[in-house]
Amino acid sequence: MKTSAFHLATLREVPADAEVVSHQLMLRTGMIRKLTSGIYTWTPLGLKVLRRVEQVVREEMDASGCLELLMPSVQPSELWKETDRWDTFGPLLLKMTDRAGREYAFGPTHEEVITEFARAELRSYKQLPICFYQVQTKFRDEIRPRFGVMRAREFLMKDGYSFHMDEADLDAFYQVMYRTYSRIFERLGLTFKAVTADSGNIGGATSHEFHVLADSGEDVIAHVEGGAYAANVERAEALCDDQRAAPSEELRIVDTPNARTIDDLVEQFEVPIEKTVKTLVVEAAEDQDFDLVALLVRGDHELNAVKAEKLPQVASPLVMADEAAIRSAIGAGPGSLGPVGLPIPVVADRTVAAMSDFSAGANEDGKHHFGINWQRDVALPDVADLRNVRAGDPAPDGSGTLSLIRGIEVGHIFQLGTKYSEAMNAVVMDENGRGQHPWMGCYGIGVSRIVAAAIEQNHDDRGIIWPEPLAPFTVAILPLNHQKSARVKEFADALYQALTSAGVEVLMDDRPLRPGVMFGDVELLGIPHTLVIGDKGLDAGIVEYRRRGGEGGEVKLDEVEAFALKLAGKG
RNA sequence: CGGGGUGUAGCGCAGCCUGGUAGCGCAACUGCUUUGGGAGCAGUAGGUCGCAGGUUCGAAUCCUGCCGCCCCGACCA
Repeated sequence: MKTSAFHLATLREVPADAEVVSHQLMLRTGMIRKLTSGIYTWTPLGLKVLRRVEQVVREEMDASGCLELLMPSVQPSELWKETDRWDTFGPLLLKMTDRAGREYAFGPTHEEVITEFARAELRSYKQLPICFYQVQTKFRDEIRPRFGVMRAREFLMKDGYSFHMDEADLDAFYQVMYRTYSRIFERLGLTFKAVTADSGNIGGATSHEFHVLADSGEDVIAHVEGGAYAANVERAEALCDDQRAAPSEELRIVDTPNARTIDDLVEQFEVPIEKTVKTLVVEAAEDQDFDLVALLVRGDHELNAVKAEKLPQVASPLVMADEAAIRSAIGAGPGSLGPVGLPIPVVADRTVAAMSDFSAGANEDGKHHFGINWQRDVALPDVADLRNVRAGDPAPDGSGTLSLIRGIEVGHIFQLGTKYSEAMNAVVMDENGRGQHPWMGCYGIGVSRIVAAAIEQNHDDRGIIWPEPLAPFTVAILPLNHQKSARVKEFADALYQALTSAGVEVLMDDRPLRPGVMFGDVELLGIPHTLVIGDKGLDAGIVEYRRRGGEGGEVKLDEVEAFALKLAGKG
């Protein structure tokens, strides 16, 4: 491709509404243009990268025996009502109405459609196992789209769905998909990590997320370096020592008029923070016969909302109680709460349950208890894992200590079980002629998000540094001053012809621009290999080679073609 | 949805407070010069000042309403 025939639309200035570097670079390179909030056009340049991701995904899915199909993005409400998700999926579901008043959703995911397809197509155990996938535009009406294509409302996703006669077969195939996903991210040249995950509202039990590691990632992953354990902090656990020391202090009540927070308490009364307990009051689930629940975590620990929401007593989504509600139920403000004499149900974090001689609010404004001990002073309440793990905590499998890293979720695989096949009554005949609900797995990859994630992981202050498998062009040819120098033009044209006809993706900058502009654009675009052709080099019998993000060199004129073919893997 | 901000040329911004009919940089177009790190000179083109009302002799500027977009919180590939 010659730049004169391409739509190259690079920007020197950073658009004001781009926060993260991938969004900035995608706009500056001209890969995407925003149409409206969370909705983007992929330009010819951006589409080249997107297609590269798709290509790798397709090849690996196909290699694992999956079959590509294409389902509609517009889906009738009836299907969603069968699984109840028409009402429960929430505001992310974009609903619309046709001229006859029929309701539809623009598909945010395709469990309903694939299950409808399966119940019509799959009759016999002989057809199973089978896995269908598609690469398709999804729409989720995100409450707050941001970071460009990273959290867009409209996005491109690969979603796959497998069907099995029993759980063991699903589990075996799930392992195949796990390996397939690992291969995909390896081939894309990305540094990634697979972690055990929360399955969210898709449903199902076992689930793993695949994260591209980047400091700007929205997710936090707890893992053991070099070890086996890795989990999203949403569900990561730490090993908990449940041995409780015997009481050694008397329970006493102390005036603490100026201590409204744990930090105040620690500072003013010289108690170790590990000997304090925070009492957080949240709203109870609707089906409970009480309104509020108190959750206890150690003073230096943080409540994990995902874990808390899973408690049957607690409302989901988690809502912190407001001060007025707390006062009317307990008679004290949020800064003075504690387990002793608390008139509402209590759930303690495992760590808290193992504490002794600790301090907490006395449920009376301006007073705290010190020297609290379970059983002696107050009955041990329900116990659960409620806190976020921290760096340095022991891993639950005993394989070492946890460290925290940030990642961008680009893939998620689930074992759905029979949730959808039962809800929609998909049935296949087993060997005995009996109808069975097939076991399902579901496997997603955020294709468009991967493009942004790859940039987050691979850039410098000059622009993108594409992993070679993702690069829109493999080789750039910069014929300096070609508009004046016939021999530069001639040499460059010949090289361009040779590489192009060998199937190399070449971008030749044939614009009559100054060298600085050409260099700047090639670096911004992140093209892995650049060949600089100029009069100076031709005089010296060489072409300059530059490797984006690496070491360059000089190549003799008569070796340039072979050199470039080798770089592009066509040698 | 709650809180905050913002809307002026393709992009980045000034002008608004204190009303007088719109400007700067980059990008674009033409010509000449320049040519190994984002050139110089000369010229050209481009704006319903988000939309609708209102106040006023006169509104980008003041008032009211609406809309878009961005940021902070809950969701997710």
